[in-house]
Amino acid sequence: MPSESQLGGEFTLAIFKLHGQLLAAGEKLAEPAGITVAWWQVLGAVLRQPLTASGIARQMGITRQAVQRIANRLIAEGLLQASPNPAHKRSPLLAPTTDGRLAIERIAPGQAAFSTRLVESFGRAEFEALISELERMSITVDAVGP
Amino acid sequence: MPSESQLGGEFTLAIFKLHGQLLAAGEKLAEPAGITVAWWQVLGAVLRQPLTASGIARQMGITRQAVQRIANRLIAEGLLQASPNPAHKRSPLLAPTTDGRLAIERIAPGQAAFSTRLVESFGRAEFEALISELERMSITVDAVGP
DNA sequence: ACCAAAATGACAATACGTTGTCAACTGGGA
DNA sequence: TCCCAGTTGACAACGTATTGTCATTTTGGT
Repeated sequence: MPSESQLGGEFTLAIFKLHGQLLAAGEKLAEPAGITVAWWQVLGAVLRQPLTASGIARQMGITRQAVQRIANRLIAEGLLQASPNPAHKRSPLLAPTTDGRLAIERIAPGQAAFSTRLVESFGRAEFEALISELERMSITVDAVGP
Repeated sequence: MPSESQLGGEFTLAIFKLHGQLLAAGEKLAEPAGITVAWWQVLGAVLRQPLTASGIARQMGITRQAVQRIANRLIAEGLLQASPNPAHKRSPLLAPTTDGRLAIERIAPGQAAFSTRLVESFGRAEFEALISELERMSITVDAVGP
């Protein structure tokens, strides 16, 4: 019978490994569109409605500085545009440009195809159950975490 | 009914979130010992037997350059020592120093306690099942990945 | 209305990972 | 024996994320 400590280690290892695999898969999907996974995530966050840099950061769960650097770069590349924000003079609302939307649209089919292969290979019911368990685990980690 | 594309996105999000949570938890555990999670991983890899930097990298699944940079730092900090490698003149065997082992030992109790809380809160049987499913998912991603 | 606290963008330093390149070393086949 | 391919460490450039600090802007309580 494995110790709790061992189980914790195995779980962490499994999550780290999957994180690496999904990141690598994302890079392969995003690269043909000339963007990175991080750019993809930032553009994806403002597809439905404009957000400020800080707002994107909150939604993504990373620091606002990290988002800000990528947003600045995306604006320089012409994939993101800043519009004046009535609610905050220093914090413009960010939205994708036409080029930005095109980049995301170029990725979408590959992402959908990959997801479909993944769900069908793993089993749809099991896939949905796994997501549920991961979300429950996330809550548990927050609850007991050091 | 969610589309496969949505499910893929939810799954990726769940993994990324847990990765971030576990990384943060690891940092909290390792910090009192004066080391980082990356240092912990490298030291942990040579606890049982000395390895070369490239060997550690293979075991950890990251590039040898990343390990090399951390190993050089650990040697400078006196936590890791290099012994001549009969099998390769340029690639010394790396092993923890006494200080290195002490650092790991200072982390172990906290890690064990955190793991125990996690396993007991989540449910031991469900925890073990989740690890199994994650490993199966890892294999599936490798199989269908882009 | 005013003032302190919170939010925000800019900037710097740092950690960690990647790819690419180069020279030195190792090992195996002609 | 010799040479070539693979391994390895060093170094550089880059992408991403963090923390910390600063000045500016917004907001909420008195």
